[in-house]
Amino acid sequence: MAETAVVHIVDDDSSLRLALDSLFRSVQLGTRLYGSAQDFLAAKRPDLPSCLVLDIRLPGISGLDFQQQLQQAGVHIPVVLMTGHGDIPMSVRGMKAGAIDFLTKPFRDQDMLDAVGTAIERDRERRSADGDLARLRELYEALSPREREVMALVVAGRMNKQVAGDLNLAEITVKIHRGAAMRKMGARSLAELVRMAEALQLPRAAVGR
Amino acid sequence: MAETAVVHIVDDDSSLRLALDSLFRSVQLGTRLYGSAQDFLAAKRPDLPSCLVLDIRLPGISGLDFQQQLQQAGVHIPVVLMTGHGDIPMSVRGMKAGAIDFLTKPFRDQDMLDAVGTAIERDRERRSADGDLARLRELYEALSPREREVMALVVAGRMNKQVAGDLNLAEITVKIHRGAAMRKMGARSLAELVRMAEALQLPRAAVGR
DNA sequence: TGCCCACTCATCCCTCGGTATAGGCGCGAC
DNA sequence: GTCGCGCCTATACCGAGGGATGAGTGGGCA
Repeated sequence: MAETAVVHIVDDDSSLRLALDSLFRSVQLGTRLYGSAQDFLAAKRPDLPSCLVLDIRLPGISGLDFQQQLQQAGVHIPVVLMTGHGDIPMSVRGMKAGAIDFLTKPFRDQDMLDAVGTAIERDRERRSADGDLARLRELYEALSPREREVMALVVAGRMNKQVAGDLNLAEITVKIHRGAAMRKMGARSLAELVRMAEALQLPRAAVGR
Repeated sequence: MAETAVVHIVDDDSSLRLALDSLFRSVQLGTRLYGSAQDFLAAKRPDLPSCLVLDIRLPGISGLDFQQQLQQAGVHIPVVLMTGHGDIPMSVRGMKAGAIDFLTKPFRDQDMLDAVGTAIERDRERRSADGDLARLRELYEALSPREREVMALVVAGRMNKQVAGDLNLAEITVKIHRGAAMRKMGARSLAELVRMAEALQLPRAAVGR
């Protein structure tokens, strides 16, 4: 059976890596093992729902710092933290930074599986949402500047003639652009276009009110 | 100056309560002091942005359990946890349950002020958003059942005549209900109505597609 | 230079949205 | 019973949406 989800394990203790490897494989999860943060960054990661199981104490860099670096670098992967010698401030920092869980060694297998299960599920949802949004953004990019302007005003609730006034155009021209925007965005109704604009978080065109 | 925000302090140690009281007052924050979770629940809480500073160890009930009870009871107040004798699993549980921070005694005044500042700010935003939503819900409640049905289909992108077919009505009737819904909701355009429906999280009327 | 494309505008025509006016039915409150 | 209200429908009218066809301008690029 092909992998459907992958757990990335970053720990400098090879015996723990292998123990986790067999634990995850026993529940049909794919695995990748790394001895350091650098190895993880250098590796090519499969395009699948995945998560990162990260030891706090790593060669070279703290797992907590690494976690924050990933966020800033735009690598959105759910993180499960673990440590042998942690303290409360560490765990709080990790959780504030969005970790799914923070496990202290030794932990029960089931706790780790629960955390990883939650993490994978969250990544699955994020990937799905990101995919939808990316497709939408692609359509939006294909709009001409004028079409974008018209779309912004239309989804703000302006009538064609008002848009024409706002942009100093003839009403017919607005209709053309409006129709083009609808077609290019694949919106079959104004309602759909409004929802797309919401999803794209287009800056609300502040007209009138 | 009148209070603009309130910190609720729940701790069975009266000397710590007083210390926190003066700390918060020194930065113009209102305070309320309680020796137990029950006292907090029994008290009348002002209608202002606020947060809860909660000791983990309380008479009768754990602060963590209390935090979860509040959530389930629908009391949405940001919580800052603190403890003298905590461990990592406790802190993780608290953070998972949505605590703003988890401080270990003794903590630095500034850390507490930072946490409370974040908590108050979050509550301020939540209250504002809740208020808007409540006003919207009120308008929606005022709609007749038919108007709600029509609104659902309209914001799903259906044309009047399609809605008429869906509901077995004459098109003119749909127009009436549609107009009434717009008027009652205070929407000045279809776009606005769609956004209101989104904000209300109306179940997407699944027609056609 | 020639072509593509974004942008612009016009005229025609049809559909759709929205309001006003007016009427009928059923049900619960007073 | 009468009143109010939600609900349904009809006729008529007008303004807004939107497509088709046609056509002109200017900028970028091979």
